[in-house]
Amino acid sequence: MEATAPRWADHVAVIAHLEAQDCCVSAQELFDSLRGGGRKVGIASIYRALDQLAELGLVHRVDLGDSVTRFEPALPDGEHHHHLVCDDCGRVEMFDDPNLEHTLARVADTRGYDLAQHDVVLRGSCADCRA
Amino acid sequence: MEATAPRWADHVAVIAHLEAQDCCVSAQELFDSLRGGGRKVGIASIYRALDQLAELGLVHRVDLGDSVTRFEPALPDGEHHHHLVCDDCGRVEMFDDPNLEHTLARVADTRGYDLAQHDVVLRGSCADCRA
DNA sequence: ATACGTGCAAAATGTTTGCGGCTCA
DNA sequence: TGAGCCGCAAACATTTTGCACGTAT
Repeated sequence: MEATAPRWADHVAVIAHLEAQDCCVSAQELFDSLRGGGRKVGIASIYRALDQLAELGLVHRVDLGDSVTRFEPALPDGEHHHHLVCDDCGRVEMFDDPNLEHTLARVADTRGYDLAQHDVVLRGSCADCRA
Repeated sequence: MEATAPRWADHVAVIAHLEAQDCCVSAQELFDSLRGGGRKVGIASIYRALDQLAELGLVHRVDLGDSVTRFEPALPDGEHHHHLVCDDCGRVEMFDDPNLEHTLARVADTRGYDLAQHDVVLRGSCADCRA
């Protein structure tokens, strides 16, 4: 086995880290985590790996509107969720609503669009911050 | 009357241009348009004006996921729409669905969120490009 | 030896900030 | 004269690209 660096080391490390996360992560966070883990990786490799993984459909790009692109692993069964962002504390929650999916699919269908992806981001104050 | 430059010249010009547009516009496009119109405006003023207008709730930030923030005038009656983006030709269409609004409101409510804003972006191939 | 993943550093892009100048009150 | 808008240019943050190096085939 490869005692040193195998060819796709970074890609594997990126995926592994991504899947260990419960939610979306930015390239910078990924970089810091991998570096912290003793791995000598460059930020460019993170972006390159993410780019390829996204193209392969293994990860999804998530844009929460704060000018930082985040990524999350794609679930094999095509299942996915959307995000609720608290403007006050910055917390990000996930949600999933079949009704929403259906509604969006209907809209796309009505317009004759072949839907490849859809992003939904809800922003406001979370239950805790409203207190 | 102000034969020369009044104090809020840029803000007014920005709003005027924004409202003349049928859909969202980027800061750069706004800049080009105003420059093309003979106005000697700086890109910074565009951003400053947009920032203030957004804070006042007169314009909405729209993020279509291409790392360019776009803006569109806020309709006084609180009405708003979302966007369909064609990955092939880049066309942006608008849509509006009461059912969608209702669904999103319900999701936020269930989670105890006080919703301030929500963004929905659908991406895929438009009817023309599917041909 | 060749192919290609990789790290580093520089470039590119979009946005923000600092500053001096000018307009208006 | 004082306050604040404005354009210019520099600063910034994030992401992309160029290039030399090293490992595996």
